Amino acid sequence: MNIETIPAPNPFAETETGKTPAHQSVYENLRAMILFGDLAPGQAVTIQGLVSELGAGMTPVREALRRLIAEGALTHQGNRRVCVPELTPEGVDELGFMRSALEPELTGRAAHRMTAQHIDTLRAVDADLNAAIATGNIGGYLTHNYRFHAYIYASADAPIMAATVDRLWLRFGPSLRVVCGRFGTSNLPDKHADLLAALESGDVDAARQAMAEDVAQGTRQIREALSDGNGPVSSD
Amino acid sequence: MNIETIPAPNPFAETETGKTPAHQSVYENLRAMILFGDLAPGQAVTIQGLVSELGAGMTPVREALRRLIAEGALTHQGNRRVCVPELTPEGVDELGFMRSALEPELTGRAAHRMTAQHIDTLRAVDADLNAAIATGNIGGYLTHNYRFHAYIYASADAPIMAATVDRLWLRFGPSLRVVCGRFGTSNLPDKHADLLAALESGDVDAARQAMAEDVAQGTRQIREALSDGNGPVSSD
DNA sequence: GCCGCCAAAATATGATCAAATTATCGGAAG
DNA sequence: CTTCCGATAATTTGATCATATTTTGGCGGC
Repeated sequence: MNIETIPAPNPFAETETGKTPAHQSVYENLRAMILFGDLAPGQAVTIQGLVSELGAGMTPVREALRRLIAEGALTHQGNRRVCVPELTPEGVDELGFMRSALEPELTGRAAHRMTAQHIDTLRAVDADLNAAIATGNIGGYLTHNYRFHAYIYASADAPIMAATVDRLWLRFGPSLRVVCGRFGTSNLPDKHADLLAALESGDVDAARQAMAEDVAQGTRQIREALSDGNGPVSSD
Repeated sequence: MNIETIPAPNPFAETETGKTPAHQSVYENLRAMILFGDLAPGQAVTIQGLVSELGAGMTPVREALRRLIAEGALTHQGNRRVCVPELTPEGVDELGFMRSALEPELTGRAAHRMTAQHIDTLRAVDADLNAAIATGNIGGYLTHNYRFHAYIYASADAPIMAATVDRLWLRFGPSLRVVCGRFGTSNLPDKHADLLAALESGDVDAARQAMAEDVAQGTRQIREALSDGNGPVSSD
């Protein structure tokens, strides 16, 4: 799962020894598992379970958990239980509103700055994405779809907004997996072609518009999947 | 004012669910210090310094730091240094955009739900705020201004959005203190009267508008204070 | 069915190791 | 002789771990 191609500010890649702290790798591991649906909504997460599963010490695991809880990727379920949050219809609403407000803006800013080379990279990511869709590879779809968006937002030169949006994706992730598991990869939202065309022709407003539609489609899909099932998505 | 829980043998409430873990109180402490400007932008924060200063253990301090870093209230400045982030003009721009996008929406949602009693509480907070402004009490201004906004957002029944906005305030906080220290409390933004009136009359759109203006004023004030000084606000 | 014990899990502590910044000292150049 | 620069040592700080302590939830006895 190499998503390190995203040109994001990495404050931990300073030491030339190439060693990342244990808490950092635990965090990245867990984060990817949540973001790409390896952990189902509602699933409980225990410290000691992770200690034995990841072979890490207790303190790093604690810190990674604390961080993910702060980001909303995990929730403190009352007593001392930690679990992946289940997305309610109201939650989808909030996330959808915020995504619609922020992601087109980030896209517009990115459109101003992206060079032809950047767009080529993005097109490659989109090719991976389409391949995953064609083969029904859900994990690949989630990964590459995230990479596609993350790459754009990282190009917007707006780190605070990008980090904020990233956290919203962390909340969508687990449910996206469930939705895909229910409906397959057949009619997934894909305004990416429009978006790429707009970026290439330098049409900032069209890029914004395409992203807005992509976000709206994705939000609608999750909302429908939720109202289709019984209440909040569950791991069944 | 808080009565400490005396570690005495209590046969009835041996499992008092109201006690806060050490990492939690450390977190709240630090958070308040950042939010209300007790820590200046750029100021370094060390784990061991906090351990000795707050009298807490190392692990709770670590977890609180990790949490605050995840929330953007602190930043990992390169190698192993943690400090309060300095707000750049670009940062103000991002924060201003997001606040303008989210806070009016939260206000609108709150306006639908607030009862007369809620509005009374809010009015009391605003009175405290005005008193602080009148006496030039900067700490009081920051505290009550935050309380005013936080109360509204907590009433909006949109926890994810409220948490997101809260993080934006965490980033504004340290610089607000600096701005006030520079300009005093003379002409601070105050669309609160308009806002209260709109809430009372049930005019949702007017409430949104008032909040939008309040946010815009606050953002502009910080932006001007930054461009007035030399570059990012610094403590030294 | 209720109360109290037990085990498991989380919280918290302090020690220990590693890394980095800082301080100091020595040498070379002006 | 003074000053500046670089290298090395020392101190400070962060990361990790093993372990003690507390709490929770379950289980068995009454």
